[in-house]
Amino acid sequence: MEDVARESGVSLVTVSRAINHPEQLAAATLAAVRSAIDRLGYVPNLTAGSLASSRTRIIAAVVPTIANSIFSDTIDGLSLALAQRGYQLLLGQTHYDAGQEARVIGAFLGRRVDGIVLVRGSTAADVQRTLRRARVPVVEAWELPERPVDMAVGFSNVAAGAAAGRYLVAQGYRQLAFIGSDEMRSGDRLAGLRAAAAEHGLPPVRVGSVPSTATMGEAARALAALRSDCPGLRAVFCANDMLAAGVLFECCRRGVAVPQRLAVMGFADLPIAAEITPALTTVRVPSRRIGQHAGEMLLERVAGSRRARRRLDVGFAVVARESA
Amino acid sequence: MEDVARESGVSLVTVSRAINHPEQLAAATLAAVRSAIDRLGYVPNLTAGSLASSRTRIIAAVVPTIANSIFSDTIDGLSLALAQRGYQLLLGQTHYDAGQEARVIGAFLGRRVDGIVLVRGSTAADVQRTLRRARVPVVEAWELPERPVDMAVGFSNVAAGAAAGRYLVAQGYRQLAFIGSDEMRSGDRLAGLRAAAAEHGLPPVRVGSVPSTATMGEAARALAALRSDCPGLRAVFCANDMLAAGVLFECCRRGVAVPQRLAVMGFADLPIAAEITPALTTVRVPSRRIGQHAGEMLLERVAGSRRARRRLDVGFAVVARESA
DNA sequence: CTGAAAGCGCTAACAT
DNA sequence: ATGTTAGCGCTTTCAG
Repeated sequence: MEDVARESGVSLVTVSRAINHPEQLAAATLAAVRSAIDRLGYVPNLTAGSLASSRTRIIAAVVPTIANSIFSDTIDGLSLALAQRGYQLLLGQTHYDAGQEARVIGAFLGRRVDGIVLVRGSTAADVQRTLRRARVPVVEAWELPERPVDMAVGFSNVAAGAAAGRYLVAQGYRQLAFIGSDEMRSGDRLAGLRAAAAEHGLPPVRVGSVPSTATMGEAARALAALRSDCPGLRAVFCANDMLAAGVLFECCRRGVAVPQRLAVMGFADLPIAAEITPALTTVRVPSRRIGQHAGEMLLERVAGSRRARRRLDVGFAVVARESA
Repeated sequence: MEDVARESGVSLVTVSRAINHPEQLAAATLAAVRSAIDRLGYVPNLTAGSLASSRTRIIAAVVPTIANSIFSDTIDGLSLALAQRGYQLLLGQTHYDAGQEARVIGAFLGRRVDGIVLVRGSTAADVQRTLRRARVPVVEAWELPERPVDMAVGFSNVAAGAAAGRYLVAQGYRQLAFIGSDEMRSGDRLAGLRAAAAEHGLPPVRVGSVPSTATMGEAARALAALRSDCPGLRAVFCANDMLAAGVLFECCRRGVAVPQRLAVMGFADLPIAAEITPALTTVRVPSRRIGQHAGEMLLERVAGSRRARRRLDVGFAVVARESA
């Protein structure tokens, strides 16, 4: 930076301003500094800038796993919103492990990130306390806690599960089942499904429990177990479209007609839902928009707006296709 | 940090050492400092540390898009390798745009990341020059350029395409087609396929060109066009499994028997390949291992090893299933 | 094994 | 519109 200052005959601050507050400089000065920067190939050190300004221009995102396409659109939307404003994205995975989550968040706090997006985070009390004490802007995404750590953007997983349940009931199915993990938000969707079943006097919902990390293969096995356990099974709601696709593939292999013999419903409305045969009835969630909103809420807060919206409900919608 | 030093009756340096070089301290001193750290809830500022040590403990990854499951396992493997050694992952997307790629890389250099992973990066000359001048460790992943910027871990896309072609030829198909983008690595696979066709005196490979960002829907449309254009079409090789799945779904909708009427082959061996019906014949690529190796190579280099391996060929394998 | 001094490269107040 | 003066919070020599 000193080289640039010397080369363009100004002081250090002026170079700094040319980079961060160009509007404060006379046009001629700005041009001179910029040309010196180009000539010397100067690349400002953002680390030093961060230390001096105590703003890192980094937002961190914590996701269960990136290998799951469910969240990738959210990350994509977030990354887009950040890139537009010169922010960068630090990514951490928890692999659905609370200890790992705490460790990742600790590292992010040490890095003094300007904000954190928690996608489907745990509600571990100590993590919440850590975050509050750090006074770092946080948005919880893909859910809407009663009392968020800071901000939240998402939808009610219970309501989404209930909506799926009501749709299945309306189609005339009585013996319902659920395939998914029974913890966290997936568990909330199960709770909603159960509520809908109870509401209409249906028999108890059968549960094919799979790990949070489960993919198509596990779903197929869970379905097989469920069917031999409960021959009267008429409809199954899966915690996400990948599990549902696994179920559909299993039905195809076994010659089970969908939806005539068994109705299948998914969650998220991933691209595959519309393409698979039979096309998958599912619950659409604005995944990318969740990420964008999360980014914008965070940046607004960083910019100093105190009275930012704290809870944003982006809703969901049942998408009726062929499978149920 | 000063508070911790006072609280434990040592100097600043000693606190710093307790954090970064605990082995250099007497056990008693270390314990005292650690207990003070806990009591005060001290979180070291990594930004300041980075500035002082000129090591950020951040590795950056540049991917075309995270929304494509093809690369997510690589990111996952990379993130794992990094987390184990206390490194963090900064993620940038190019959306297959060279300007965006240059901008992202520029931002990473400004951040003084300790290393950069380029997943399927462009070979834009100016980007290469920028990276070389920055003297930052770089690994190009998912390909094996003749003359890498620095290091590379991947496989030969041309060879992989040729292997797919030879497999199809061996199954007796003569009129081959390709669905994918014709730029970058996908184009290399097409080149390999063409070479294999030429080798055996087959008619020219038909190409259903789709954008790099294409997904199942576009692949379905490309197939429809290809089939009406060339009724004798017997086999189609898709640049990735998602495109292949789109083709399979289209065949299912149109009642085209696979592989009897049309053989379909994919690339990557994503989870869906084994589950879909008919099971997808594809080319397996060790996606997660590519990420892990990339991380390890980078960290080794950061640790000072000069004579690190520069090119690592992880290979690929044709996986014969039902679709071809 | 521990400490004192000297920055890392930049930005934020104040000046002018 | 530009410059001066102080740091930001840590790590790195170099001494003991």
